[in-house]
Amino acid sequence: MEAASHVIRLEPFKVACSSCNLRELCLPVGMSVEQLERLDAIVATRRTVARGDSLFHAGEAFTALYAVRTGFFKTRVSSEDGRDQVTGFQMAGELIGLDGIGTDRHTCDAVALEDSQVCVIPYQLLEDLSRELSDLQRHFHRIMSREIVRDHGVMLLLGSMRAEERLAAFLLNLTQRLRTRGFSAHSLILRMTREEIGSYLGLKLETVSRAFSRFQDEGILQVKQRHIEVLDPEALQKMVNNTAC
Amino acid sequence: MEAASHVIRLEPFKVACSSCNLRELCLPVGMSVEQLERLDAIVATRRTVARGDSLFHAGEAFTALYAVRTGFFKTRVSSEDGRDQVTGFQMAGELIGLDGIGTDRHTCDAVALEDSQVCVIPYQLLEDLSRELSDLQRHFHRIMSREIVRDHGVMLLLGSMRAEERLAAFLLNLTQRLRTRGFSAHSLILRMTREEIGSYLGLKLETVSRAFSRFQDEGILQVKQRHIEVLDPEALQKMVNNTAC
DNA sequence: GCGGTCGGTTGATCCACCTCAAACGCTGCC
DNA sequence: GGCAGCGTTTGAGGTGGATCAACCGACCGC
Repeated sequence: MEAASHVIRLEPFKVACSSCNLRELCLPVGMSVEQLERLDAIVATRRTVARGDSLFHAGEAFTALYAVRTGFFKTRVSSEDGRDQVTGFQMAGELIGLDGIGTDRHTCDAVALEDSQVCVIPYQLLEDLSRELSDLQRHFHRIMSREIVRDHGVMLLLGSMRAEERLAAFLLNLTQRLRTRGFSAHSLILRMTREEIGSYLGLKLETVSRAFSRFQDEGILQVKQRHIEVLDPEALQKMVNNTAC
Repeated sequence: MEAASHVIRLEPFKVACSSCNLRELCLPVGMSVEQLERLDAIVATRRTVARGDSLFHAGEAFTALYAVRTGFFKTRVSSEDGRDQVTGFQMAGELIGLDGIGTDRHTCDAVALEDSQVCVIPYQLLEDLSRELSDLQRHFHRIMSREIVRDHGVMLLLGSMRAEERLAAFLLNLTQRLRTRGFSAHSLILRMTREEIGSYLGLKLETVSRAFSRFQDEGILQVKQRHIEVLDPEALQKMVNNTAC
């Protein structure tokens, strides 16, 4: 913010929420400088996850939450008989691993969709600290609650929308989150395959592909493989709100 | 427990988690006697909700969580255009209202499906107390996490199961929860309509009805309106696991 | 006891999405 | 540069569940 143009920062790799540019999106939201320093003390390590690798698997012991620093993840649950369902896509500033708190074991897989880096937040230390810092406690509860609300939104989508409405809602959600992070709201690169989108939306990959093609035919999108230009975001919004036709 | 047969309890309406027979299912799980007394102090009131009435509506200010003491609820989210989706059914010992923490407003409606009573847990007091009692803090986090995991399970169901599999999973979940509460695992009375089941499962009421009829024809269930006898629970389990046929 | 209302069942038809299949176009490796 | 493999697109045909409609049965108030 107040940095003059050519200042050289000497502590570029220090793990510190207090100096992280994601702090307004991530766990530290609303915390004071002193509180941030306390948080810095427990978020001591980072972990790099290569594209295609897992951050954790279902069944593994739960010890920490992870905040995405760079990159992109999907989370996925599986049933005994091999059905699986993508339950979410996580980008910078979002927390992964909340599912593990309930049973001390992870219940889903978290897979990096591109080379990524996460901050490791040892859960026991977070609980301890949030007993001392009510702002942290409050914000952590908000994050969990919002995850529940988000899941309810997905249930609404899966339970009552048709294919194109689902894809429209998905694209609007993605662009909205990218905008929050300072990216363009109309130009995006999908990090996931059509099959992964389909799994998330309860559709087959062919249906997703057809919906993309149709949006392109209608002039709503420009689709070039994973490069998407949103030409008419209001048309997408109308589909979701059912105010079209 | 230690009550002789004809002991008359003089404090029958005292609101006290410490003497509630749901305490092993509800918020107090795993708390000591002293801790329970602290909890009693904040859970001071009960509220009665008549069948068909709402405990809260989406948009209302969030001030408290509610623990179901007796009765049965559904929660429901709605989109702007009137679509709605039942997001869950709650029975004795289960917590309602976690959705409100994220934004200080409820995001769903909670409707009593029969005359019900809930314990009111003022949220600010719960946060305060859980900073002092780490067992309470931990258990509260577990409850939220399990809600997330449950939602992921519903997403799997909505995203990848066919109609009869969904109904089978739903019935197994219900009987499982009833069994935990000491009820029969094979005889149950549905508190919700076919339409509400359908909304939860992403199906139309006719499809739900047909699935019930089919289960009856196959000898898996005995269906008499809302009275259900589960004759072959393993058949239901097989459907969910896809190990049938 | 009777009529009205609401919830549930069942049948006939339709259509959105799935399935199967073929071809295309990136990307990366030899 | 060419080939292999994966992801994507597109087409043709099938189907599970939605839709529309009729009827039934339980419950409730009069």
